Amino acid sequence: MVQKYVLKGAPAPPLDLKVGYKNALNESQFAVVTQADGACLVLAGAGSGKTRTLIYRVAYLLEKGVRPEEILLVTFTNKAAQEMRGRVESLLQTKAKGLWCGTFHHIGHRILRRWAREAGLKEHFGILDEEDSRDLIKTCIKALPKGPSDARLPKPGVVQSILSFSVNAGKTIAEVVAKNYPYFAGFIGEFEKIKQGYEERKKRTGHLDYDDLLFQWMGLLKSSESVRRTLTEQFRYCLVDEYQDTNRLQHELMGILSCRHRNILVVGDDAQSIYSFRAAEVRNILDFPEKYEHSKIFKLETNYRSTKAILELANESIRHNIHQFPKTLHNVRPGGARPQLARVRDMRQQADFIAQRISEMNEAGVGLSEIAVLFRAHYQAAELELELARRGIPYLVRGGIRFFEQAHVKDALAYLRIAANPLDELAWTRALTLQPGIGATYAEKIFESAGKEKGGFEKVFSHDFGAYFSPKIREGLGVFKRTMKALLKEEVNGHPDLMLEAVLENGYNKQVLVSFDNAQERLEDLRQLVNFAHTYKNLRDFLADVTLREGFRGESLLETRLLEKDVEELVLSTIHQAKGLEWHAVFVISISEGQFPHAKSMEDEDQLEEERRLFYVAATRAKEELILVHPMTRYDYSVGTVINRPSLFVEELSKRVLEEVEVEESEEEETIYLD
DNA sequence: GAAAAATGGATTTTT
DNA sequence: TCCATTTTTC
Repeated sequence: MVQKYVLKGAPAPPLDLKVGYKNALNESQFAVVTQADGACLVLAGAGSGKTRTLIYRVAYLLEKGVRPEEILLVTFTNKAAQEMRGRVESLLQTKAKGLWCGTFHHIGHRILRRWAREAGLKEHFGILDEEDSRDLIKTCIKALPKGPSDARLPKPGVVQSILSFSVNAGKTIAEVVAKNYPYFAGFIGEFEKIKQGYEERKKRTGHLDYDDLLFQWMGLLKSSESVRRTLTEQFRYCLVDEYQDTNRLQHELMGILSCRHRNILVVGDDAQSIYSFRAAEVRNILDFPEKYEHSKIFKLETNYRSTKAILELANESIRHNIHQFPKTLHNVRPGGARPQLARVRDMRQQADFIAQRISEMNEAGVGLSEIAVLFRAHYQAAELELELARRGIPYLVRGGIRFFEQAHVKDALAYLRIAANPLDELAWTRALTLQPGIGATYAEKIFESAGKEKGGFEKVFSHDFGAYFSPKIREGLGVFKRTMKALLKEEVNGHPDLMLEAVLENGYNKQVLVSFDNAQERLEDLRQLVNFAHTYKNLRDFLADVTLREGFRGESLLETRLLEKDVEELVLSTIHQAKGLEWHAVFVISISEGQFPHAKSMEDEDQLEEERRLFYVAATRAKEELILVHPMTRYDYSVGTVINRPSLFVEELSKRVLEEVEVEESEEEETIYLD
C-alpha cells in the first residue's frame, strides 16, 4: 500500500476499504474501529475479539492516512506487541514502519534513549533486571549503618517489592507499608534509607531498573516542556490494551501523552483484572469515564470462544462481584456440555484422574495441544507432572525461570556488560566471582583498584595490573583479563555475537562444564544465544533487548517461533499466565477452600473479588469442555491430612451450571513407586 | 572460600 | 515436607 500523508487540518481522504472491515467485524467491533475518536473505553469481555478490534482500528487509522509514527499502541507483553504489529502489517500488506507499538517499558526505554540528556541520564545507561536490582538492594541493606534492630529486616526481595510497588502505585513507602505490609511499620525509616542508597548507586553506575523506565519517562515529561510538546504533538492516537492491568504510573503517563489530541482508546475487561499484587489498579478502567469527560463507552459482549454452557457458568460466577461494570457475555456457540465438577480423594488421585481423562480425550481425537491444565499456584501441579511423566504424556509447563535470567546466560552477558559500561559494578562482580578463589570481597577490591587505575579501564586488562594480589587471585584475575581483552579487540568489540563467542572460547565454556550438571544443555543455550546476538549490530541495543524481553525456559530462541504451532504438548499453566489463551478442553485443579481462593485473600473483600475474577479467567479459557477438580483431602506438613471443603466459587454456583461427577477409585492406586 | 548446619517460608509475575 | 537461603564453622 502506498503511504498517504495528511496535513494537519486537511480533510481525511475518503476511505477505500481495501481491508474488509465490514465482513471481518461484528456491529460493535465495527463501531469501535470506525468511531472511536476522542476518549474511548472499550469494555471487551473474554473471547470477544478484543485484539482483533484493536488491530483493525490501527489498520483503519493507517488506511485513513494517519502516519504510523503518530500512533502509539501499548501492550503489556512483548509477545502481544509483536503479534499486533504482525497482524496489522499482514492486514495492510505493508510494513508499519514507524508505528510506536510495544510494552510500556519498551516505549519508555526508546524515549529515554532518545532524550537521555534531557532526562538527566547517562548517554549509555544500562538496564537492571529484577535479579540485578535485588542484588543491588542487598548491597544497600548491607551498607546500612548497623543498628540494634536490623536483625529482623526483611529480605532483599521483599524490600524490592515494597520499593517497586511504591514507584508503580505512585505512593510513598510509608503508605505502601501501611496498606500492604503493616507488620513492617517499624522499618519505614530503614526502607527509605535503602531506597536512597539504591538510587545513588544506580545513578553512579549508570543504571535504570524496570520501574525507572516508567518513572524517569514520567520525570522527563514533567521536567522538559519541549520533549513533552514534541511527544504530545506527535501521538495523535494513543491506544492501550489490557487497561485493567495498568498501574497508577502507566495510567498517568497515558493521560499526559494523550492530552494534546485527546484521542485515547483503552481496551480492557475489568472482570479480568488479576494483577493488583503488582500495583495494577482496576480503578483506572472503572474511573476512566470520570477522568475523561465525554468519553464514549463501547461494550463487546459477544463471545466467540466458548459454548453457551461454559459462559453460563462464567457469567453466574462473576455476578457475585460487586465492584464491576456489569456485563453479560452472549454466546454465538450454542449448547455444549455442562461444565463438570469432579471430586477426587486427594492430589494423587487428582493427577491420576486428569492423566486418565486426557488420554481418553486424546484417543477420541482431541490433540494434546488443545488441552490445558490450569492452577492457582505452581506447586499444585507437582503430582500431576510426575504422573504425566510416568505415562509418557508430553507436557509444557509455562513459566519457570526465564531464559535470560538463567545463571549461565547472565554470566556470559556480564562480560559484555563490562565492555558496554565499565562502571557496571554488578557485572564486574558477577564475572570476577566466576573465577575460583575470587569471592565478593576480592571482586570489590579489584573493582575499586580498577577504578583508581590511571589511563582508564582498558589499562586494567593489561598484563601488569593487580600484581600486588596473591598468586591465587592473580590466576583468576588473569583468566578474567584474557577474556576481557579478547572481547575488546577492535574487530570484536561492538559485535555482540563475536563478543559472546570470545567469552565462550576464552574459558566460559569450560566454566559451564564444571559448574552445571546439565552442562550440554546450557552450552546449547549459549550457542543459541550467539545466534540470537548475530541479529544485532550494536552492543547496547542487544543488552537492552535482552533485559527487556520475556522468554521462557525450554524455548530455545530461534526454534520458538517455528515450532510453536505444531508441537503436540499438553500445557500446564498458572491461570495468570493463561490469560488471553484458549483451549478446546480446560481442567482447573485444586478447586478447594484454602487453595482457590487462596487462603490469604479470604479476609479482604477486594482480594476475594480478584480471586473470583481469576476463576472467571480460568473458566473462559475453555472452548468446549471445562472440568473443575476438587481434591477432598489435602496433606499439610504441619497438621497432616485435612479435609478440604470445595472452593467458595463452586459452592456459590447453582446446580444448573455445573454437573457433579463421581470419580471411581483407580485400580492401581496402591502402586508404590521406587526411585 | 567452601562445607555443614540451621532457619524459614510456601500466591500470583511482566518488564 | 521440601526447598532455598542464610549463618556458622572450619
